Amino acid sequence: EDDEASHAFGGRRTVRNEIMFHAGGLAYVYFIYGMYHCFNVTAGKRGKGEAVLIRALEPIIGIEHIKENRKTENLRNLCSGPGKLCQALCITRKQNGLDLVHSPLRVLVPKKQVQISINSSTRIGIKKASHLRWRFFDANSEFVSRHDTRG
DNA sequence: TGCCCGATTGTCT
DNA sequence: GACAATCGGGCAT
Repeated sequence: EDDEASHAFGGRRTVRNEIMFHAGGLAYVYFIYGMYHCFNVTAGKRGKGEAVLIRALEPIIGIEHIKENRKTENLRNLCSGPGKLCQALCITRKQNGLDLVHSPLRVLVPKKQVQISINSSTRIGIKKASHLRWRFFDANSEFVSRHDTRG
């Protein structure tokens, strides 16, 4: 609610962003540019509008299905963007509000601990609050989304 | 009811 | 690096 670039900025509650005000751990999916979807994970406590956009994924399993959905064979181009990963996993507004712990669409914690170095940069595709370095990514991954020219 | 623009992407120059 | 594609939400009228 404190982020000017957020749909929930100022605590503005609407039909679309309703899920952002629910408890953390839910899917918030919205339609953008008339042809893509963006997948977010709600993160705040109930009553506070908060969510994090998932910008990229490293495809591990189901790669053949994903290639079919994305109409490309290039591994690096399968899930390296918010619109791309939704296309890859068939995420649409139908999945809006799903519980990411119990539903078929879920976020899993790896059994084995992995050591990664997390970097941050300015965010991509937004005009408001563009100085905030709130884009976080694995510095060594080759599957991150498009880089910001400003670094 | 109308209008502007959006955490994009693929394609063309 | 620029731009079209494409449509619904949010706010102004």
